[in-house]
Amino acid sequence: MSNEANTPPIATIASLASFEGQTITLRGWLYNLRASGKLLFPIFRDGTGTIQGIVPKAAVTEAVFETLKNLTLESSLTVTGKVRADSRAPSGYELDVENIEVLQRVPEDTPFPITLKEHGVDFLMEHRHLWLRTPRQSAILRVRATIMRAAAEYFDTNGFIRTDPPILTPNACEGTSELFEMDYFDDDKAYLTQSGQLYIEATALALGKVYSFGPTFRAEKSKTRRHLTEFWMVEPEVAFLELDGLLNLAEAFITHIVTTVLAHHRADLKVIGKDIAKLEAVIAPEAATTSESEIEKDASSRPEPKAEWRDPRISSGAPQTSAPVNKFPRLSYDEAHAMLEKAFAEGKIEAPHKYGDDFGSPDETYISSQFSKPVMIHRYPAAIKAFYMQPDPLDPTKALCVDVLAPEGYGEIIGGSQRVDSYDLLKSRIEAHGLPLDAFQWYLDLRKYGSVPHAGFGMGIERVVAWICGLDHVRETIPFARTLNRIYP
RNA sequence: UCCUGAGUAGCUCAAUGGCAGAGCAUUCGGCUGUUAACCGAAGGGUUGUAGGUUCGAGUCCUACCUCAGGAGCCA
Repeated sequence: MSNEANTPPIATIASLASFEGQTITLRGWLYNLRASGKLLFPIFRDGTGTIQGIVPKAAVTEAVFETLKNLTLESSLTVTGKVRADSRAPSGYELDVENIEVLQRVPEDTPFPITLKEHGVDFLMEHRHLWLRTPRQSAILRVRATIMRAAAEYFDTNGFIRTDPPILTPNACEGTSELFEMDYFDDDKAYLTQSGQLYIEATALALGKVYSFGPTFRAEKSKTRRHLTEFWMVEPEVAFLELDGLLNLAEAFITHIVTTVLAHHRADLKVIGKDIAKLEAVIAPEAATTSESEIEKDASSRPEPKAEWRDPRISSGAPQTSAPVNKFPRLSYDEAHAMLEKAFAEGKIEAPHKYGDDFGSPDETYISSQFSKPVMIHRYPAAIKAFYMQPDPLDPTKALCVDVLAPEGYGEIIGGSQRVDSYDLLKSRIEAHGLPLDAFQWYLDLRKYGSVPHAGFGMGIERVVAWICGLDHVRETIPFARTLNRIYP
């Protein structure tokens, strides 16, 4: 190590443009190495990007040349060199290497397992701790971080208070899904939360507008590209909010996230291979398809929500950004069913949709494929929805709920509803679903002490990352995915 | 839980029931502008496991194991 006063400054690869013509030191790893006789082309990475170095044998000491020539991939090192603009380089810059110091050399008999060639899913997941170092995986995690930051930022700047619910819970929140069970001291069982919704209904009635953001667990044996057993969910809950306001909130929220990603990650999205035009279409202010006009007509025929229950900041569109109002298509369950009937008659989907049933995966894929923006489907039959959803006063067989389907067949990214606010109705619903009343007494209390209309939704982060990045599986959207058949590494 | 498919070198994959192969990775040699560099050479195998059919099984049959895709359920 040099302790001279003229030690070159330490730079990151992402910031090299501001060091053009200067000698700097990078700290990182050897990503790849090409050699052409007495000329070496090492590629370095440091977590912020990659840069190709160039090492003519005559330009460095014999020791530096030989060390680098025989260096193994992913060995850690510091490298000193001069930054030079070069039109042949993908990033526009190259590094004229002057010196190199190896921190740890990867032994050649145990080479870095992830090569630049193709690998199978099983092998990559088994080496997830090393797979993360590849440019594509790093780019995905950067986009994920921005999506999570934008989500929190939207709520933080719009008057929401973050109130995180417990992860250990005494019982099933909804009484349906399979839960991970564990011993809780002597006699009790505890379960990993599958949703914080019931708890943030309590904090919403305390604080007005709240959200939670944390991990969620489902022990269901789902084995598809859309499922993890451990995933992250962000959930807003708002007092005095009705269904239509909830749709506006979801619309502005998603618009803010996509806008933020597009503002910061065009280079990463390019590395990942996402068609950026499809994201730009999501936030485009103009109507995207002809189908939307039919939907608008239907939406306008519905009565306006009571003015005093509308939150002006939410109803005004996207308050955090100055972007024009963005409209996502809105379909009632009945309209979506009609769309599927037509599609089946025209041979566009294989199985007919039975009225009254929930939409299956192929149904959702077809519906979302008809639009370039997320589709909001509202007012499902109450019978197939959770006990806590408020019935539609215009048709009590329907629930005031919404599912938001991501474009391009990525499926449901948001599920939400207006909550039952009547004590008696909620109590009878709990009983009708065969749920233990005593476990829900605290939840019933919320309808006993100053009940108000309130609504909220949950958004699965990993599905949003998969959609925004254009990935074919959610296992790449989280550093260490937990799936049915894998809990290593 | 159900349906379908796949397990062969470290990795990705070939091999009509008849000698176990290639590319990449590793090692050695060559090359002064390479972009998953290229060229030459070497090492590297209990074909997922257990049984069965056959003169002969990576290949056919049975069971099991592992993984993947889908359904259901969900975000």
